[in-house]
Amino acid sequence: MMSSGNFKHDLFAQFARVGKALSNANRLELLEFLAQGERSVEELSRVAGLTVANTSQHLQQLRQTGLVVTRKKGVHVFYRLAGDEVVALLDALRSVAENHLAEVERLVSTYLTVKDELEPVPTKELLERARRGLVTVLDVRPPEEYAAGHLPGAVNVPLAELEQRLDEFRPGQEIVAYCRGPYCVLAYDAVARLRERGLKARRLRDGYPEWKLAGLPVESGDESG
Amino acid sequence: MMSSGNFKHDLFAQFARVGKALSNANRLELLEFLAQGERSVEELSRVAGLTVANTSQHLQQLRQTGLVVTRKKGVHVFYRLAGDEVVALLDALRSVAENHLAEVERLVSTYLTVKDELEPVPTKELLERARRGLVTVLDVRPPEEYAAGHLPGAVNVPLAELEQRLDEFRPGQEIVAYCRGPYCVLAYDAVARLRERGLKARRLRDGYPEWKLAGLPVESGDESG
DNA sequence: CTAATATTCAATATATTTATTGATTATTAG
DNA sequence: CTAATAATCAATAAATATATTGAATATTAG
Repeated sequence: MMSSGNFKHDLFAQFARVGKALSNANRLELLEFLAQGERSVEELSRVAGLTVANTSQHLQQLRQTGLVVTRKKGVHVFYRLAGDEVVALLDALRSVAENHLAEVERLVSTYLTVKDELEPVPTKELLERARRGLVTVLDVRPPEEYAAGHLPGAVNVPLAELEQRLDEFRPGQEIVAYCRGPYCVLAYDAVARLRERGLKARRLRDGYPEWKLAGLPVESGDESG
Repeated sequence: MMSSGNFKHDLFAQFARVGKALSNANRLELLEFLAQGERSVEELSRVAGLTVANTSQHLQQLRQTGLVVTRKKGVHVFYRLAGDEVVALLDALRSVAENHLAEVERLVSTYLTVKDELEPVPTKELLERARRGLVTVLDVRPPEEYAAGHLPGAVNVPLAELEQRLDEFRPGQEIVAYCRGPYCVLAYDAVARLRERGLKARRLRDGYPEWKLAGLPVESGDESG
């Protein structure tokens, strides 16, 4: 008889290492940025608002748990997610939190007051309507994230530039905005502002990582046509 | 402009609470037992090998994070998983660990030496073959777990009784064994023993919780026909 | 009511996690 | 080579997590 008690406990201890990697808000935030594409330590520290040393330590923890991998180019070290399963894991985590933590609901209804009016667009519907030119797909993330990968035909207008570039949208055309994930504030904000200007705008329910995880087509590069 | 920095961080802090719940091997073990069906604190403490007080504290942590819910009946408090998303989350955690942690592979190849010979059965194939009586489905979990729910037509022979009850299996008939999850040792062990006796045995790739999560039919009660 | 049992609570010592600070290493530009 | 920059390392203090122990609470049986 093999000693299954040790095996079982050792195995669960390994799974717990992954759980531990997910147990810190800053690390989860880093993972969300990494889900948009690979990033250097310095970039990550800047967007996450952490010191470089602290960011580096968190990233190394993530690497030791297998959630991220690195690539060294010149003086930079680029981190990226180790695989699609990591995006799936983050989505599963979010799903449990939004279904069972009352605090999440409270936060959403406090900060995202426009939510209920928005009727987010189901992912599948969008592709066909975008192809037929019936809808403008709007990516409100920073240019680096857009360049690393975006929805086919999406136009990149970062939130900060939205007000100045309103003339790029045709008045009758419906706009569907998306960003980093289901709770990314940028898309909520963009939709609210566009509606204030009388434009027909909705929010994509998922973000770029979920779109890609679903196996739907993506583009990359500086600007699309 | 709403202060999205706070919202974002507060939201990720909530997600991190769920991650924290998954950061301890004992809690993960409790969750696996709970995935089989509801259990009292005392039962859980016994199977997990923890003191009752310690078990109670872990369970309360899980409850505060929304992963489990309770039902009070008489002097007992029964815990159960809060929903299917929790099983999905545990599977996503396992998937990341097995794909990216070398230590998991090492553990599996050290303890489950028979693994490579077993060629686990894909979940979908089984249902049809079991219906047509071409295969005996064997549940090697303890009777309480079997009673709380099992695969349609499955026969319950706990591992400890397997040797004495070998005559219940028809020599030509193929046997497919399953237990609590993909790494549950009971099924590996059962298959190895049955094969030693010249029986044609394989292992179901997933366990009962995954079967149920997939929306496949289940039965419950003491014994099946 | 009292006794027995299941569960939770509270206090504690130990170990681990976190962010900060400043030093160190590695790579490229000149 | 030296200077500049990116990333990591190492040491630290404060906060948090864990298992243990024994007490407290709640429910049922008699």
